[in-house]
Amino acid sequence: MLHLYNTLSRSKEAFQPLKAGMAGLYTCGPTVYDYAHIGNFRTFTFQDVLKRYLQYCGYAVRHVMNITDVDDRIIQNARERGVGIRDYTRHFAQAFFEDLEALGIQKPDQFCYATEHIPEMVSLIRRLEEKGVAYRQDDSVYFNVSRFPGYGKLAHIDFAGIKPGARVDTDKYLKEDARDFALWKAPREGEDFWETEIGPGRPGWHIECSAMAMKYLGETFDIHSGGIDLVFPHHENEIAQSEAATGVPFCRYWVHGEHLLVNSETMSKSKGNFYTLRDLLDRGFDPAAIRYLLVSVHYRKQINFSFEGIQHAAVALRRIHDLIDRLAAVRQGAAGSRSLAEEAIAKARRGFESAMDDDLNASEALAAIFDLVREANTLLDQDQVGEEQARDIEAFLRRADSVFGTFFRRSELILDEEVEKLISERRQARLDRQFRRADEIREQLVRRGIVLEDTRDGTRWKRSLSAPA
RNA sequence: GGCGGCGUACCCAAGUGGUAAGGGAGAGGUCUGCAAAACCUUUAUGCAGCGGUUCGAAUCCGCUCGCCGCCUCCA
Repeated sequence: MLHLYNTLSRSKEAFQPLKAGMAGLYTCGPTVYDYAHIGNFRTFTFQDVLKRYLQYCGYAVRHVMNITDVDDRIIQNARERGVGIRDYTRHFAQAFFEDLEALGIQKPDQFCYATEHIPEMVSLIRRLEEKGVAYRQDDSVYFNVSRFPGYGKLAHIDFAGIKPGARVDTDKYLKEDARDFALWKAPREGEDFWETEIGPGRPGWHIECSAMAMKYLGETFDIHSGGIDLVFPHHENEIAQSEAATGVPFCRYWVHGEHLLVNSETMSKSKGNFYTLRDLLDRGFDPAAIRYLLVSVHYRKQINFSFEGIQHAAVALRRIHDLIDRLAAVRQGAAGSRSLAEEAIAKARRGFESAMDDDLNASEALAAIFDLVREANTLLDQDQVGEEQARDIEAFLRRADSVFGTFFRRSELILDEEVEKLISERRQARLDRQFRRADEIREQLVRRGIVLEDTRDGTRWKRSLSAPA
């Protein structure tokens, strides 16, 4: 049974959905003010694995992801470039979708844009006003934190001990209490705004997630996920405004992913260690290897990102790819040992599932996969893998890969005519025992990124893992 | 300053009370025309350091050192 570490309780809990067999999942998506960076994708990739493992466990998952397409940075950047918010965000949203695709991240069932849910947010804010937990100041609306007793329960912050005014409040808006946060911001000079029943303005950051999560998943839903930095204040504020309005628990399991670091530092533009997925693909890195790297480390542990790390991931992945190729090469009708293969598969399945059940321990799950790789290779060496066994092993790997999404993602290498000619020329050279010529051709192909392997059943070729620049 | 996390071999990385997974790299071997791939053997009496609890500690407790995060609309 799946256990998840719940930030709310700071402990691993058995996952018990509200409705048997169903899982409602809300993940905080990007703010589309720029290209998302690889650290952002670490989080989105982990959420993808969470979702896929829920599906693996048989849950019908309803996954909702927001796209924040209005906030201060967007307004500012769009203004600087002299384009409308909509035109500005459309470009980055599109880029985000392309990056998701490249990393093999499944699309959510529902993308929701903040700007398309203004009425839902307005109605939620009105509910809060009616309950007397929101107040107006200079045409903006704020949430009154002092009226919500549980404030701090997610972040585990005890506000009783914090002196008011101790922190510098950089928000340009006026609030009664430093902890209070904007639900609705009054329009400022020259900014886009919405004309609504609560007056003109634009939504605060937190309100969109509350409004959209409740619209699509209900007032109480199963899992809410995001990067660890969102615990406070974003998610804490979501809880406050949602529960103050409804009186029922907002979300039952809060699952947060750790950050990705570069040279032990958090990624930032000013430090120059800021990589987008595009940067990495331009450098020639394989998106499947990038995904493998992101997935192979436990989600609650920081990853220290490096190019070398991607290379290591690519090599590890190749070991799995090589087995898949060997299995595919097993001759039709070949006989093997059913019991040995079944035993190896069953052991791997147990290892995989118990690791993933334990708060998505992907490293341990991969260890079970690699144990199977070794055992399957041994059986192949011993001619114990027949057609049926090869199919069974591959089927298990596919099943596991329905979670990892990387074993079977390979870019196809198409041989051109010249390369094919060289390979067949080398075959003849070897038959003629012209080994010098054969080695020459092999060298020539390596320079073109193709590696040859001579096996009992003929020569296999594959793409070489040359280090990208 | 408050709160939280991390530190495991040459590199990456599991393991949270029962005697150190897994992937690379290195060394030796089997197979091969030679390679590659694959397989076998091998590489941490040791888990940042020092104490403590325990029959037993990488795991629990205390202190120290180093790194990271949150406490500001940053995944």
